Amino acid sequence: MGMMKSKPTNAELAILNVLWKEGPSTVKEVNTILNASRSTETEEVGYTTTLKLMQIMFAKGFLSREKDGRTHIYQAKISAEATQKNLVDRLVDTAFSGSAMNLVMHALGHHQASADELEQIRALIEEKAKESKKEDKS
Amino acid sequence: MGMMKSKPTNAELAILNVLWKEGPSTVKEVNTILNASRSTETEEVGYTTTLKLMQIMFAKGFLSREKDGRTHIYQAKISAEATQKNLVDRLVDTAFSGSAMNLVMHALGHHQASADELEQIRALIEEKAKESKKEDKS
DNA sequence: CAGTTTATACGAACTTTTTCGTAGATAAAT
DNA sequence: ATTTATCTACGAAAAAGTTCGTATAAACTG
Repeated sequence: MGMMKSKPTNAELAILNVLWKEGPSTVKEVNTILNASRSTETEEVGYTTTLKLMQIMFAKGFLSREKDGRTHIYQAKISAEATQKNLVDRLVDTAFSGSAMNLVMHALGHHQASADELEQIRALIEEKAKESKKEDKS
Repeated sequence: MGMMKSKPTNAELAILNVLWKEGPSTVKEVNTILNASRSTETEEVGYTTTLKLMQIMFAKGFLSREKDGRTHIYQAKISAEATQKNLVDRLVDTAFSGSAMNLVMHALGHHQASADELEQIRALIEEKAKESKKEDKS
């Protein structure tokens, strides 16, 4: 359980997202998906750009890799969970005066939520409320 | 009601936070507060750095200013609300696979919440749930 | 086996963001 | 009226992030 050394940049995050979703992948695969999920307007990202980025990320310890023939298969080494927590922390700090609940309410207020999602959140709150009661007695 | 021209950088965000919290302030005041809320380890930010940043932000339309003698009094011209929405959108896009509720649950799960805050969120969900029901009929 | 394709590695250009130094102007203090 | 302090403006260096071109090697293709 170590503190995260540094935070991924935006371009790095885009790559992490692909790897989190698709699992271990080659540079080519990542690059293809990256370009697929781009509005028609946006310029494509070159293959060597993605390659370079992934090499940097490997050097930083964000990715691991394994040789398969002459190509490398990359894998996210930092979890979505931990990274998300980090980013939320940062956002809360920089834009929500340190209050995560502030952010929660903001996000709830401004975004669509399905009945299903609302139910999940309701359940989570129930749970938190119980915890909170327990804490009171200590 | 306009689309936001561009997003504030991190350093700009730090300044906006001060102005949102403190209201109209001089460069000196902002710089002082900025440096006060820094861990002992971190290097101080120079006065002219803050000045330059605020001049840039003025040029970008993020801040307005008013002369008072020979000093300027700056004020945030973009609202915390709009900026937060923007940042949340971005975070949701880049790190939460486009699902705001995903972020909400994450933040709820990983951060402290007071009974009071939980109640507020519960109320908000109630409201959303009602809306959602109405939508169903359309 | 020569030619083409597909990888990697890596330097370097470019862009964006952040930082600061210096010059000049106005106000305050001695 | 000098000197000192305080403020702005602005250029430009430094740092961080992103992009790509070129060199090289390995594996296919005919």
